[in-house]
Amino acid sequence: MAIASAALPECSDCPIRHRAVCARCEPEELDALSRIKFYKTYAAGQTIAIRGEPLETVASIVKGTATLTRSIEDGRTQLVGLLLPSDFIGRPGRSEAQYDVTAVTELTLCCFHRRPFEELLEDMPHVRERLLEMALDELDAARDWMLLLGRKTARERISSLLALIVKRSIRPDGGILGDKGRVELPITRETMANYLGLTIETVSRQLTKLRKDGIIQLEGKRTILIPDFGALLAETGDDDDGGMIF
Amino acid sequence: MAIASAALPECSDCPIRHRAVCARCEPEELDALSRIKFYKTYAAGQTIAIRGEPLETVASIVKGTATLTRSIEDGRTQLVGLLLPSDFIGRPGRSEAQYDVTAVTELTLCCFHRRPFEELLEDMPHVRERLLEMALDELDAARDWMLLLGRKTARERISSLLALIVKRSIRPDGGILGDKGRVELPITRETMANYLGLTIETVSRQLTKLRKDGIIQLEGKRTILIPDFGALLAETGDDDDGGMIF
DNA sequence: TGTCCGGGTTGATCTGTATCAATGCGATCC
DNA sequence: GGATCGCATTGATACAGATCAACCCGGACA
Repeated sequence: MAIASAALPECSDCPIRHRAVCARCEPEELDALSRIKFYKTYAAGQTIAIRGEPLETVASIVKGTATLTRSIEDGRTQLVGLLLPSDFIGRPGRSEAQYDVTAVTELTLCCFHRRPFEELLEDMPHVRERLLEMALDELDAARDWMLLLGRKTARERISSLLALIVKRSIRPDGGILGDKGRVELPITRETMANYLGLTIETVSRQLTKLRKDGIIQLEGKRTILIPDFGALLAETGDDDDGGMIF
Repeated sequence: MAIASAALPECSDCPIRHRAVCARCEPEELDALSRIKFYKTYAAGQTIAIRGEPLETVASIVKGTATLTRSIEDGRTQLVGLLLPSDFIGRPGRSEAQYDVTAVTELTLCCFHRRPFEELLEDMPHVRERLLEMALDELDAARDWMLLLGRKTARERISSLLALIVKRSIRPDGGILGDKGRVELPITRETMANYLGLTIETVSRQLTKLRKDGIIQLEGKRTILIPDFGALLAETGDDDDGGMIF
């Protein structure tokens, strides 16, 4: 979650730039992977996996945004991960989904059946190494989010999310933050609320307040302008800038 | 966090049963590990690492309890991990601590200098495999905790923590839950509060309420009796029992 | 035996966020 | 153009949990 997408070698004839799978592969390894991979696309809102149900594939996200959620039967829902291009879905060695996975935009996945993928992994220690690095990065991100959920105010949460989105340069086209600090939100207010442990009303109110305070400008519902990124960071409640250089 | 400690081969002459490091090692590998390991003990309350400062060792917990925390300068603190015997501290490939690590009881660590440990790892793929499994287990646990922090009520949080402690059989002596459902809390109310994203007053009040409702009995401050574990689980807000068999 | 001290409990009150309810607003479809 | 629908905003009110404050209790120590 907390990793910037850098330019990576492509997976053979594949448009995907898997951080996990291809970053350090030799050409013959990429070919072997290509032989067992297949693509799958989902429409916005479509369910990809349900907690507890068998999931015999792993996948990298090629294009679009998906969410990982945990929820309680009474309807309470918590988003536990936001999946963006080059993120990895699925856990080697486990055949059941641990989370509900849902496409929030149109989504393209590069999939592998679990078994053959695991067999290939046997001879590709660097892929397992990458998977470990990614899991540890995800763990750090999850723990940062625990601080947010446990201790931050609504205003700090919203600011943190906006800052995160800017840092990850989340845009439907996969582009980098423009010079004017314009950000396209890839998610609805409801998704934001579920990520932040708030209600949609609180999200809406806090966005309005940040606008009135001049921290952000709203351009339509889904576009946010950030005139002064430092001012936004000052609202996040974090001590530092999280290692960003701006 | 979410792993039961099973009997494991010991690390040569070492009393520790590292899940991560020793579980699948050959005798000669254990010897190699033994040659570079060293023990360190800490008093309750002592600081083991501080976020952002260099940490040139990794370690397994042999005995005692430690916490991982993230905090904000203004004093707000969130516990992001509870470390118990056989848990692993430190991340291969990273030389700075990401969290504050503190001993909450008297603590014994089995340490390795990072460099030589990483070099040994080169030839022990099964250790890296174990580290990946553990990281993914931790990630699942962290995400479960996100649901708790984002969406559960105070009563549900307390119940969840008690249930977790029972499941992990957390006791100073490392023993297993007794037949009468007696649990020793290894942590203070303040630590509980920081884990649950609550205040100590709320923790105290909810414990009192659970006692009045007959879900638990308090025996002194640190011992809790659970007459009916199912009744406690019903208070956690979780749909299922998390795969426990009782 | 009294004092101190750290941790825990309990009470009164405050407040940030949830909840309930109404309204706005743009897109789509007839 | 009007009806409809999904999403977002805004307002009024309720309430869970925080905050502030007092008190309790057991152990250490003089």
